Order: sequence, then C-alpha cells, then structure tokens
Amino acid sequence: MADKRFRDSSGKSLDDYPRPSVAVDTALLTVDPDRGLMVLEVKRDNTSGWGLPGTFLHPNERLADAVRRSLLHKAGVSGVEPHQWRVFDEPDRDDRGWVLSVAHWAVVPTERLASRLATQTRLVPVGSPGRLIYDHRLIIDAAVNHVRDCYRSEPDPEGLLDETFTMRELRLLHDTVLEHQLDRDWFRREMKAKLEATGTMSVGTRGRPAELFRRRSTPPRASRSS
Amino acid sequence: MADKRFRDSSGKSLDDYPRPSVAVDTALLTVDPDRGLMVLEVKRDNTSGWGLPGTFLHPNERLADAVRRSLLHKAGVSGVEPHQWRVFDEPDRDDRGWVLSVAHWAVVPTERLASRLATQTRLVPVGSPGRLIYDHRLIIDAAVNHVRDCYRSEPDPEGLLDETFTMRELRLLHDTVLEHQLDRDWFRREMKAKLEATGTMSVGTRGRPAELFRRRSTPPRASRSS
DNA sequence: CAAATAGTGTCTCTGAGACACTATCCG
DNA sequence: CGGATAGTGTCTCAGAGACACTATTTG
Repeated sequence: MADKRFRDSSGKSLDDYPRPSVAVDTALLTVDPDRGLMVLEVKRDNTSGWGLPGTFLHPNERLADAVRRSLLHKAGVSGVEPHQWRVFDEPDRDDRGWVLSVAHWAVVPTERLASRLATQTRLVPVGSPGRLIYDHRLIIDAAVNHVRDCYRSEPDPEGLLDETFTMRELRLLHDTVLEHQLDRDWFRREMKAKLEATGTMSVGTRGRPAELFRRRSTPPRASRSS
Repeated sequence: MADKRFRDSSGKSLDDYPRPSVAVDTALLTVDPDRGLMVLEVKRDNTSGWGLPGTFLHPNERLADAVRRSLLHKAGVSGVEPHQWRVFDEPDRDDRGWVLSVAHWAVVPTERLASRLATQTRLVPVGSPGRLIYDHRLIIDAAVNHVRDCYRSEPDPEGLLDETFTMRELRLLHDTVLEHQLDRDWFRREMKAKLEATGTMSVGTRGRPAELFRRRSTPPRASRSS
C-alpha cells in the first residue's frame, strides 16, 4: 500500500484531506431455546429508546477490538468473536458530522450474557427489535441471515454448544436457529460426517443414551477466554 | 445512530479522538475470452512496481464514488458498479500513518477498458498478478471468488454481455469465468428459466441460428452496496 | 410395562447428468 | 453434401426424504 500513489492529480497527499470519524456497531445475537434468535440492545445515553452497541474507533485500534470493547463496556459481555459485515457511508447518516460506521455481527451462548448489565441492556427477539434507526435494522437482518446460512450446512459453526453434545442437542439448536423442524434422519446423516465421535455416551438423559460428538478439530475459536 | 451514545466512560465524544485516513482499493476485473479473468493494475507513482487502483476518500464522498473516481482518474475507466468487500484495519499496514482501506471489486466488459491509459495501466491474469502487497492479493482473490460464485448459478449477473445474446455466448462466458467446460444440456435447462426469450434469432452465426435471450428485467443494477 | 429417544436399514421418487436424435444454418 | 451448432426428448443412477424397525434407557 504505502507510498505516494494516493496523491491525486492536484498533488494533494494524506494530510491534506479532512478525515471521517469511524465507528463500529454490532448486532450481538444469542439463542433462546424458547424464543429463538435474540438480539442485544443497549439503552442510549441522553435519549429515550434503544440501539445496537457501538463505539468510536480509538487511535490505532483494530475494528474487532473496538467491537469487543464496546460490548464489554456497554453491555458487560465478553468472549465475542466479531464478524465484519459492511461500511455504512451515507454522509449525513449521523447528525454529529461525517461518521462512517463499520457494521459487525456476532453470536454468543446465552451464558455469556448472564453478566450483562440488566438495566442498561435488553434482549429482544430479532423479529421485533423495536424502533431502531435504519442502519441498525439492516445490521440485525444481515446478522440473522448470516447465522442462518452458517447453520444450514455446518454443525454449530459459532460454537454455541459445549465441547461435546448429542445429535439431539445439536438438532434442537439448529431447529431454533432456522425456525423450522429439520428431518431427524437427514440431519444425522448430514452432520455425522462433519463431526468427530467421542465414543462416550450421554448419561441421565431420557430414552436410550446417545453418543456424544464434538466439532471437527478446528482450534476451537481463539480468544474465547474471559 | 446520532446522539451522544458514543461518548465513552470517560466522557469523551466525537471530536476528542484522532481519526484514521480512509482509502478505497479496487480489484477491477474483466474477462478475456482467451486468457480468462484479468485484473487491472496501475503503475505506482514514485515507485517501481504495480498495484491496485485506489484513492483517499474525499470529504463527504460516498465510498462507491471514490472507487469510480479512482478508476476514472488513474485508469481512464468508467461505467463501473463497485461492490464493497471488507475493511483492512491493521494499524501499521501503511507506513504513512493510520490508514483504513475499504476493499472493493468490480467487473466490466473488456470494451470499457479500451479507453484505458495504456502506459499507466496493465491487464494481467488473476492467477499471476505479479508482486503485490499482501492486501492487494487478498482483494484480487476475493474478487475472483465472488465473481465465480455469482456465475455459478445466475446468467451473467455482472452484465458482461450485450443486452441480448445466445445460449452459446452465455455458456462460453461462464466457461471462461469458471475455468471449466459446463455441460451444454444442463446449462440450457438451468439458465433458460432465468432468462427472457426475445423470439428473435441470431443471424450470420455458424450452424443453425439460435434464439436470442435477455436478462430478466431487473432494473439493470441500481447502486448496490455490499 | 409404557413412553421416549437412539441408531440403522430400506424404499421411493426426483432431478442432475449423459446421451441421442432431429433441425437448420454456412460454405 | 459435410461440418457445425441449436433444440428437444429420453435413460440412468445417486441422493434426499420418508418410513420402518430394533435397541436401550427412565419413570
């Protein structure tokens, strides 16, 4: 990249142009077994209403780090692996000035939200996110589409289940994400090839014990710690 | 978006943070019937070597407009509908300072490149783009993958052919883009349902005249992002 | 034992892909 | 006419989906 090739025909270079502010906004989803996909919203300061968590990019900060910081500070949520979506660049989308927003999405197991700031945040079904500005509704919809796409063919790609799980647990999760019941036989055939058998069996479950599986040994998503 | 919700816990607001420079870089592809997918590179000022065309975002400019401007000024190419890909945000990726780059891709019919600045630009096969910096190679690869994905199921979604065309012309284009010969029968069955028949026939072609088709009347590409 | 769930075998029917045949142009 | 391409009909075989049956647990 480097060098002067960005000088335009009038000879201007890097420092001659005003710069936009850059922000990140994130649709953080989770799965409620009963209510389906849920999105986290945060109370907006000095305003009535709710919105997606976001923040301005700090100097030399990575976008993914800004996302994690905003979720931690605004919602008390950690252990997030954000996915970048797209940049919103309408010049007048923010009345404070020229602000580009890089939209992100992420999914976490519901347990990760146990620590969330109860008065500052709320979890609502993705289908009825309340009154939000245009951008934010698009981000939620894109997040939902992405997650559904992922869960159509891969076993729990976002790691919402524990390390090992039964076929039934996996299928019920996919049922919830995709909002319709998947065929039991097809699901087993399709997913078995993409999982590792552990050899051990579930105990204490109703009915015949089921074999426990684990995700194919892709290093189970780095930075999953605290 | 608006409002003070971006103030962080220390009460800082929009104007208190240094801002990054924002640039756009574009992999502009075209199809050479003999050499396959080609990418346009521009000579870099004050440096030996070639790179993808790019520019800094002007005040209040849309990203897509910056892409069009850079392609027009640096390569003499017009009529481009850019697709946004992703943001490169490594803090030290540019040695002039903190520069975010929004990568884009686009495809144009080869005729559009007739006007290009011959000494300033070159067209090279996507498989051997020469020595480029890391970012740029990724952008080219992503562009190629996107284009191939598009052409797997939809008839000439990027509008590389004229308004009407024969099945054969369409299939040869897809063959070139996908780099393997598609089955004639399958291709016809699959694509016919997604095209409009014109009723008129090709003339002057070798063999039996073929029916001319046109793309389904979707308004021929309004500004789409993402 | 009844209910619930796991695991496996098998049947069917659709649709992708392959092939074949006819039609119609150019030279 | 011969070569090339268009257009359409038909055959086959794999795989999705449905169904059935057995196994093994809990209550």
